[in-house]
Amino acid sequence: MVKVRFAPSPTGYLHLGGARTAIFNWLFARHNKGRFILRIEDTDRSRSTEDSIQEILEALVWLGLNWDEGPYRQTERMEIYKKEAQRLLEEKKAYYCYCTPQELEERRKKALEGGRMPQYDGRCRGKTGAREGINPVIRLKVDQEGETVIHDLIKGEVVYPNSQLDDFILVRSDGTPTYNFVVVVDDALMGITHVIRGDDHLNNTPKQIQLYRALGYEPPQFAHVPMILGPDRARLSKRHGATSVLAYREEGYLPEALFNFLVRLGWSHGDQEIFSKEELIRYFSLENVGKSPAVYNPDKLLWLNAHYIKTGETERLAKLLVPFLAREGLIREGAETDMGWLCRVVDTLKERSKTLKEMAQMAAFYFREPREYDPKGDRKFLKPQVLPYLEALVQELEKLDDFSEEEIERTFNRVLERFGIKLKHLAQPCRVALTGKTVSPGIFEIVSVMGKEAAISRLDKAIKHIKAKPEA
RNA sequence: GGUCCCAUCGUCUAGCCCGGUUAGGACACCGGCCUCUCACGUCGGCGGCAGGGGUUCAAAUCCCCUUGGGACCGCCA
Repeated sequence: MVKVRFAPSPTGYLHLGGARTAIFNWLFARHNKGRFILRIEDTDRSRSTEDSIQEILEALVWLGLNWDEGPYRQTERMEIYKKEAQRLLEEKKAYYCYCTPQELEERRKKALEGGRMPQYDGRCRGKTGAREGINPVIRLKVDQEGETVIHDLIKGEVVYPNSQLDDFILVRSDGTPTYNFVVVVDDALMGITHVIRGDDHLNNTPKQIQLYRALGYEPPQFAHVPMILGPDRARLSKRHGATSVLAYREEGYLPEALFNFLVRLGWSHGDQEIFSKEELIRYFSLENVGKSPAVYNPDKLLWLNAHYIKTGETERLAKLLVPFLAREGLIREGAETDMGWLCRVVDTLKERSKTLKEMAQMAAFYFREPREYDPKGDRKFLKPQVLPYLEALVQELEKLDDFSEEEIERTFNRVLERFGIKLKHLAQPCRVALTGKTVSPGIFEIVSVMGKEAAISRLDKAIKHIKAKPEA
C-alpha cells in the first residue's frame, strides 16, 4: 500500500511551497487509496515552536488536507533515534567526532577560500581518543567511492559522484539527532513508500540513501518536486510578500481556490484549469508533474478565487463573509445577522468580487448610507435636471408594498415613460444617491435588497443635496 | 568554487517519451459585443519553442556545446 507523509518543520507558518508539497502528497495518497501521514520535524528545539505547529495544522485543515496518521512529533521519538544511532556505532558504521564547531567553521572557510570543497575530512574516523571537555557528535562513515543513482519519479535518473559526500552528522553534541538522520529513520520505520518533497532535497538524497543502506533499510521511491519561485525567479520566500497559507484566508481567499491554484503550479491535466477535489484525486499523477520550477502568479490565483466565489454556494459565502463585515466595521462582532438578507446581499456581489474582503468592502453601502458622494458622480449625475425624476421615483416607491426586484423595475419603467427618458438617465443618479458611488450591482437589485425605508430616505437626502447646490 | 536540477507567449502550461501541429489552452493586457454603472459572459487581438552546432527528407520534439536561472555543499530542515 502506498504510504506518504508531509513533514513540515515548525519554525514558522505553512507557506505556499510547503502547502503545495502537502497537496501533492495528499493527492497521491488519495489517488492510490493509500495513507497520508503527518509528521512534525521538530528536532531543532531552539527554532521549533508550539504556535507554529498549531498554525500549520490549522492551515492544513483549512485546505482540507486530512491526515490518516499523526501528527507524530520527532521530539517524542528520541529513544528510537538513540537506539538506531547506537546500533550504527556498534556496527562501526558511525563514529564519534570530537572536532569543535569552531574548528569546522575555520576549515570550511579555508576550503572555500582555497577553492576547495567545504566538506568534513573524516579525520576522527579512525580515532578512539576522546577529547576532554568536548561532547562528541556522531558521524556516518560515508562511502566516497563510486556513485549513487537516484531513480526519481519526477527528475528521472540522477547520478551523483560519491566523492561529493562527506561523513555527515547524525547526532549533535547535545545528543539530539539531525534532520538527515531522523528523516531516514522515520521514513523507514513508518513504512513510507514514496517520498514526495521539494527538489531542494535532491542533493541530500544520496547521503540519505547511504544511510538507509547502513541501517539496513530499503530506500523508498523519491519524487522531487520543483520549487515555487518569486517574480524575481528566486525561491519564493517572505521577501515576496504574503506567502503564509493562513494569510490568504485573512485576505478573503477560498481554500478551494488556493488548492486549485497550487496544484496547477507544476502539475497539469491537458488544458483543464478548474478542478474539483474529486477530479484532482481521480487525475493526479506524478507523471504529470513538470520538472521546471514555477513562478508564483498572484493574478491567476485572484482569477481562480473570483471563479470560486462566483460559482460558490451563497449561504456558505454569506457565513464566510461575516467576519470580513465585522472587520470593515459594518456589523458588530458576535451580533445577530439576518442571514436570509445577507444571502441576498451576497447574491448581488458574488459576480463581481475577487475576494471576500473585497466583497465586504463592496457591501458597505447596504449597511450604512453614503457619507459623501463620489465627486465625479455627484457632479455628473446629481444635477438639478434629475430632480423631477428622483422626486417622481420617490412618490412611486412610496406606493409600493411589494419591494421585489420585478415590482421595482415596473416602477422605474413608469417613471421613464412619464418623462420619456432612458433607464440610464435615472439609474445613474439613483445609484449615486443610494450608494454614493457610480458603480454598484444592478439598480433594481440594490433598491430591493436595501429595502423601502433606506431607499426612500437616501433618495430624499440626495434630493435635498441637489437642491442645496448653488446652481439649483 | 564543486555537484546536481531546470529551460515553449510577461506568467502557469499542452505538445517532447513514440520527429511531420497554422505550436493549443489559461491568467494578465488591448479591442468589439452584451448593458442602468461595474462586473460576469462572449467574440477577437497581442505574444513563445534561450543561442549555436549536429542527426534527419523533416527537429519544440533526438544528441552535443554554450548561455541563463535555481538548489545544495550547516552540530537548519
